[in-house]
Amino acid sequence: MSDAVTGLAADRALLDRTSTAERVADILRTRIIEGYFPPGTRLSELTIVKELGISRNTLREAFRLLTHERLLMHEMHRGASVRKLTIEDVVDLYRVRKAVECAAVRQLDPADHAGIDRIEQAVADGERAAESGDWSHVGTANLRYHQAIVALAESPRLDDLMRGVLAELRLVFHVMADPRRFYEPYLARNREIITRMKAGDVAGADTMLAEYLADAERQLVEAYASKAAQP
Amino acid sequence: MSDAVTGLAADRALLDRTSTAERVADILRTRIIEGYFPPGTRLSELTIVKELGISRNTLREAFRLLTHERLLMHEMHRGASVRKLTIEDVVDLYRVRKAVECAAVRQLDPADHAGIDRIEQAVADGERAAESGDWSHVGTANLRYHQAIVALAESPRLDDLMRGVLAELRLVFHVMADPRRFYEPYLARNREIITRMKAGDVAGADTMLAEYLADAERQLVEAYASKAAQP
DNA sequence: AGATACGCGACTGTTCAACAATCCCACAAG
DNA sequence: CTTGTGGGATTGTTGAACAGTCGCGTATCT
Repeated sequence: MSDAVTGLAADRALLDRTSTAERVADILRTRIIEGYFPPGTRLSELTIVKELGISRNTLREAFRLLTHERLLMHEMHRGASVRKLTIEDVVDLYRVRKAVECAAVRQLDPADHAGIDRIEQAVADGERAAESGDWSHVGTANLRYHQAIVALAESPRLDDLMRGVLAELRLVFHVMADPRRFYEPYLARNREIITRMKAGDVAGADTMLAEYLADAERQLVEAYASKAAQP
Repeated sequence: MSDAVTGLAADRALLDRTSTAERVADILRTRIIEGYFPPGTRLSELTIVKELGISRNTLREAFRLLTHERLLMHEMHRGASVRKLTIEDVVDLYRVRKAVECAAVRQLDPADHAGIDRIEQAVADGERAAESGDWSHVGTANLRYHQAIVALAESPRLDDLMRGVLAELRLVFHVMADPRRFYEPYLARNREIITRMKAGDVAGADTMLAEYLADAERQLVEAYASKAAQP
């Protein structure tokens, strides 16, 4: 009986159970992303080791995972701390987004209904969340929307890259004091972009997405600059 | 006296000594890239630990670094082995290259003489190496050429991504038995692309580069398929 | 004979404790 | 105000230990 017959190969990821370090990284990642550990916080090895009941080596492994995701910063003999993104980082992140997301849209195959459906589902989810006033949910739906756009390229490496980029951006989004004002205008634009894609207007979707990203970048940079002015 | 005055901040990287794990990773990376450890080779912890005189924990950290770079594959209770790239991997790598390199070219600022110079230098270096028949040198010059193209975007994250992509591709290039036949045709094309860029013909450079990448991909996939036919 | 079950050796996953190296901070001296 | 000089805390690295798992050869059964 081969994998092709049983179709079990896909469930393999559930089988190789994750290592302790990965689970620790999951815990820390959530804390960081949700703002429990604000940027700049130094993560003491001894403290966390005692609280989680794991060994230092395991924790250090988790640190390495998160450092590679650029959520932590690691300095020799100074330990790990939550990354503090600069304005240059924000600009760079949007450069990556423009390159990757637009490339994915530009090579869209109009026959890829599965891919387009995933995007539309994320858009609809965001709209529902907005109606019920759950702006945090709108935020995660928006991330899923952009992840789905990149998924159009069907490239595992670009998917990975995008996952990391969006995780980093979540560090940034905390500076937006009013999530509603930030996210609301993008709901209609998301809807319009997906409409163009379904109509086969790839070039139109491309330009709209590029403008969308430029606007979001400008807004974030402004919020960042005003925050830096009065720390 | 501030950093802005002394300009020493750039040399900081020389100061923070790299950790032992990173140096070990450097050693192994070179061996892997140069083909000393062919794809599929299992790297025994005990053997390497004894030969390099380091501890298992440190080596395992180095393994982790290389696994993140996708040069090693790690399986539970089976250890680390040199990645064996599949045809799907090659296709994916070229998808990434197309997205990133073309994006960098498309947003080229014709006034960025420093960036264009770096590219032209790599092209000239490759041409010189070709004249003296050093085809291995032609290969590394070619990699520097593409790295320089991505550098046009001035994005640290895209630079990083590209570095990893090119390292992976070196695993693949070993299947090309005749490096001359592989690299020679690209010399003229590299020269032509940089000429267009200098002339401000961004769109032309973009299309040429896209065709270049498509051709290289096709050639590699063919070589890969014929190798798989007679292992 | 062929398939299955068992057991052994080798290797990896994880943790712990110890020591060396480095950083941070307070304090003293010029 | 700047420049040494401690000591305490934290990190980097190592070696050893033990449990879990895999690969493979041997034995057993039908």
